[in-house]
Amino acid sequence: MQQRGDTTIQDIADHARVSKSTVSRVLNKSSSVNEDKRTAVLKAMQTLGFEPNLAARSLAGGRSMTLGVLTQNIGSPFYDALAQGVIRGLAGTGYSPLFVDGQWQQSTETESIRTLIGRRVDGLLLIGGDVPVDQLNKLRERLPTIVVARELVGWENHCIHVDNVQAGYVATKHLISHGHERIALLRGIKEHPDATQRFEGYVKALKEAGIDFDSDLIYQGDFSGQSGVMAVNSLISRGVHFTAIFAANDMVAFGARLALSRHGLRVPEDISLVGFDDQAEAAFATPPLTTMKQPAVEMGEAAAQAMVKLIHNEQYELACSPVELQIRESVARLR
Amino acid sequence: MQQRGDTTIQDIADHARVSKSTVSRVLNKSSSVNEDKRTAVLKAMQTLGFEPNLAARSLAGGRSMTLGVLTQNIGSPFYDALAQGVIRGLAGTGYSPLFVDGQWQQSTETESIRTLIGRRVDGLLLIGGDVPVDQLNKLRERLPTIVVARELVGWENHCIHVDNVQAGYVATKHLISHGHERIALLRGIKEHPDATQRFEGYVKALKEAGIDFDSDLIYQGDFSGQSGVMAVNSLISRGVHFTAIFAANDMVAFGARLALSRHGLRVPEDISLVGFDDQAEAAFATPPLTTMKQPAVEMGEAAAQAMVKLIHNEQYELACSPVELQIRESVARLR
DNA sequence: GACTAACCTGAAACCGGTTTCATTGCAAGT
DNA sequence: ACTTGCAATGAAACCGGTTTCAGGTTAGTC
Repeated sequence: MQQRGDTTIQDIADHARVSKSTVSRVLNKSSSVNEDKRTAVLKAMQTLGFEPNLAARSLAGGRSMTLGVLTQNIGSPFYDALAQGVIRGLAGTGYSPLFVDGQWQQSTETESIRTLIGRRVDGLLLIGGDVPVDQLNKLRERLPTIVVARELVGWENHCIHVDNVQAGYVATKHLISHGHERIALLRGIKEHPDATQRFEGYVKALKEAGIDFDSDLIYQGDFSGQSGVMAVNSLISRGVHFTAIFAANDMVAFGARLALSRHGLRVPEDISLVGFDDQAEAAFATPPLTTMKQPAVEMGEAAAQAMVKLIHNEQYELACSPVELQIRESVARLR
Repeated sequence: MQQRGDTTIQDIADHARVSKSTVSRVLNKSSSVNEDKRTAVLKAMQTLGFEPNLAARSLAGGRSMTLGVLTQNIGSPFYDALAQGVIRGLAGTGYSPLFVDGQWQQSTETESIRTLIGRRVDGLLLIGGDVPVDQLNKLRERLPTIVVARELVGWENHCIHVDNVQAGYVATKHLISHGHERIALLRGIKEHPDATQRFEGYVKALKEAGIDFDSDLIYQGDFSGQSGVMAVNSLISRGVHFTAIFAANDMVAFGARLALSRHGLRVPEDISLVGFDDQAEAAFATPPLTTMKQPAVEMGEAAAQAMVKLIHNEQYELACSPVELQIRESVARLR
């Protein structure tokens, strides 16, 4: 706002009767400047309303003060929350995030990353995604890179993610502890590692409790509400007996819940239900949904802050955050 | 990806045995180039893996190929959808969106806009927000600006928004047509123009139907689920008689629906319910929520595309999109 | 008083593109 | 044959900063 944006460093220099170099030094505190000149420069910037041209800065200095963020519009509010966290984590650091969309397609992702590189971003924050690890390894040699919500071997301290196996285990165990043995699992997208890992946790909990695994209880769907209703319809029409459902995420749980009610089944009296994500709507569902709470905003924030430190070659820790069971009212003891 | 990112236009020029100028011409199709040289350049770019440096381009050409987008993290999925639309609308245009967060606070918004200007964005897309109109008018002289989801006098064809009065009117009328006369209105944030306008529509529909306005039926809240439960609790504890609810948005409707069920009231048998936004979860609520569908993604997309044309000084139309009543199962005829 | 080190400072090169300007070659017009 | 006009192209200036380099001061040391 204010002033016209075309005040340059040279204008400031003229006004303060110093050279461009000195203005630049004041601007970056890169080397010491006499007090009187410094104040003169500062005053000139004040009166002229100076806003440094980032393009010029980027070109000359080699850094763009921009972080590339690759997100996935998978529709799950989880990714939106991560992005929010990134924005929040970057606030006040001088860096701005540049979001591009990968759409969970390798080709799009690769293309999007190219765009970011063309814009000479100072760092790359990859949220989820499908880019093969060897490509990422190459990328990483070129640019500080942090991967969020995806587990990568050899990327210790460069990726932040939750323990989905553990989460699947905890959720399943919660149902088991309420007496359920016939637990339907509504899986997310087939190739999606999150889905696979939660499935592993489910199997592990079952095994530990001495419950036989029954593939009839597994529904292979995606992460949409529609998938939830289709799953329940399928289960019921196939005559599969089940007393509880562990859904791929909250959205799937909502869909399942609707389909159940269409079939005259109540939650939790007839069927218990556990979701995943703890998105905002979960607390206001009828009944409020018991779900696995992912600290999405926090993860995004942590990743962003770590990135800034990584760029500055400072020490940082990137801990895997725990997924917590958020107990509400959609799970009941089996009678 | 591929190659190191340090291939410059000069490298290409050397490789193709032409001058920088020619390469630039091929790059921008800015003037005709002999066919053989053009192919030579193209081949050189191919083999060397060239990605133009945007900072340099921006500095020299005066345009950054970046659009500043000011969003509001009001939490409503409506804003997320708008942002998604912007991303989609910009795909393939060469422009990238730079998102900053205004948090619905004037000071933050002003600051964020400064950041965008420092980055020399080619255009400004303001989504909602509180920036005073005279400040916007100044801004507009400097930079192509389009305002989304906010109505501004004198900004015809530079702002895209829905007719909230009409929307409030339609929603209310839908309830009235089902025999309801005691319709509770769960208002959004007090100063928020959307809330005020929908309120107007509500009043208008009431008046037209000859129903007396009763201020007891108005609950002043915000746009959160919690606000919905508090509203219903307040209504009931105050002993207010009502047979239907028009909620500020879907989230509020979810909260209201939960509170109703806590009080043993069924939807729609006892109380009818209408939301606003038609967010993804609405279709899978129990019962599926009748709501006013805002074409958020489409609006974002339209705004983005219009902005690109505006920058290129091309003709464009920026129509106010209609809000449509999405009839599902949360409204019943009053018996 | 001479010598050196530390500190300031301006001039100039540079970052990687775009754009203006001048030059050349060649076909068309008279 | 002699302009005239246009297409193609390279040289060079420029965009607005950062950074190197080379003085010029000033202070400290013997």
